[in-house]
Amino acid sequence: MPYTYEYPRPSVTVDAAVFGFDGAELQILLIERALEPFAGSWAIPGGFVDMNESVEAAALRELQEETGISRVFLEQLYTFGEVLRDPRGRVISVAYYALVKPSEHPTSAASDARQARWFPVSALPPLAFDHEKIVAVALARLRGKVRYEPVGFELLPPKFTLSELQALYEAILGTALDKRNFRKKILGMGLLIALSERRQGGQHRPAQLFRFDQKAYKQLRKNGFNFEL
Amino acid sequence: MPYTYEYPRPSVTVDAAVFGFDGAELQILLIERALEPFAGSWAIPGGFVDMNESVEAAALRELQEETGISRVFLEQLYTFGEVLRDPRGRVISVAYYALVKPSEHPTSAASDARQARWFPVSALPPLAFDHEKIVAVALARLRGKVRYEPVGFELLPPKFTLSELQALYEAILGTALDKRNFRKKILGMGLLIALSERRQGGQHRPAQLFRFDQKAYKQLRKNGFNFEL
DNA sequence: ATACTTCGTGTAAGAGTGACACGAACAAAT
DNA sequence: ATTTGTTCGTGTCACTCTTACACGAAGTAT
Repeated sequence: MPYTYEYPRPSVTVDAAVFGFDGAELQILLIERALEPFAGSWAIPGGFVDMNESVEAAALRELQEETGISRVFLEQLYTFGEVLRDPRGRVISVAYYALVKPSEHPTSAASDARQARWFPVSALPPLAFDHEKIVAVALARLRGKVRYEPVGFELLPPKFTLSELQALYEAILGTALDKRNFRKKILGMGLLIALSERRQGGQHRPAQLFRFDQKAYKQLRKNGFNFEL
Repeated sequence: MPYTYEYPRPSVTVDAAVFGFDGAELQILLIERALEPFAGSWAIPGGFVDMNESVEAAALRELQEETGISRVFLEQLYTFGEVLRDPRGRVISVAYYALVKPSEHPTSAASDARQARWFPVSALPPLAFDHEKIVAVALARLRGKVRYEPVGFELLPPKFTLSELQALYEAILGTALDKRNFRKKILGMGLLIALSERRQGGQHRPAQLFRFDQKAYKQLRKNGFNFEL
């Protein structure tokens, strides 16, 4: 047996890059670390995996503990396994990325986080550990994902206008999109249900509200439908 | 500190789904386990991660030890972190998939493998642990990857004909492709260099040999070129 | 020579993409 | 009530890309 309980073994953590959208810019949720190493530094939320929980469950638990977020879209990103990535010793990190709706914004910061705050991805502070690398990978993944799967809805409230949706896509992709073509393509997918309401309180002409059609999505996905941009 | 060396911690293994191509069918390399648990069962190669090696290095080392394979395309796939996936205890597995050229076929089986053998993906034996799930994820990933990045060349010898390349794509995707359209698209990418040789030894008209243009690939990839199917 | 098999090639119809501008609806101010 | 300012919502056309489709040429084996 080449490997037994006597030998020192790598520890396993989870870390999550949490994305949000404020209507104009793509944001990432950071915590200010309360403990060493990197106490006082900003970092993405995360922590050690317990023995009796799956890795994904650990990611959800840490999110809850450190930021108060509970219901999110969460997907595994990549596992960072370099030997020297953590000064505490040999720590392998399974990274996730999460998309949260505005209504699920963090309400509390606790556990080993002093505070939790949103930062626009275009203006992040220096990050602890190799979290800058993790964030870069997460951003690349989100950009790739959004162009062939309708994940954007996870970042919007349940009811939204097409202009809001387009602004989100533009924020993620970093490019301007043509309004008419965008509407044509998105509506053509059959994933949106027009509500009988309009956006209230704007200074100008109110826009039609839509909601995402979860059922149609599952149906179409089963049939191998192509959701490309 | 919520987590210290006193506490029991999950162990970390690597596992690799190794793909090959015999000219007709997509294959996967399996080993027959010599040790418990699952002694005598077929499994994908893998083993524990040592303290002083990165996770990717561990995957390469285990491949070398158990199958003799040394130079491969290797990419991280997914990390399997369910609590009960291994009867030895809490073991988290970072799974990789690898593509090997026919010239790099395994020459030896050693370490804790009795033997290593290729199986067509359409006729796999029952596998140890949750390796059937890992293989399924790897297959899905390979199918997805092959349609927007030219990874197929990693499964062919350095010199190959367009018919061989097409046969490979058909084997991976499980669908028939139109010969003329396939050639048009592949040649149009500018990734192939026509050699001045032809395939020898066939029973019929010899075909033009090509090789993959690594340099052009890197150049085009830098410019965001689209390698779709 | 003949039979057999693989190699290598072009075109045309249809679908999809991308560029582009303006009248309508509503709020606020006068 | 009218005017001003801003967002909403819509169609067409050119072009590119995709897809379907067949046959003569080049070899090998007998």
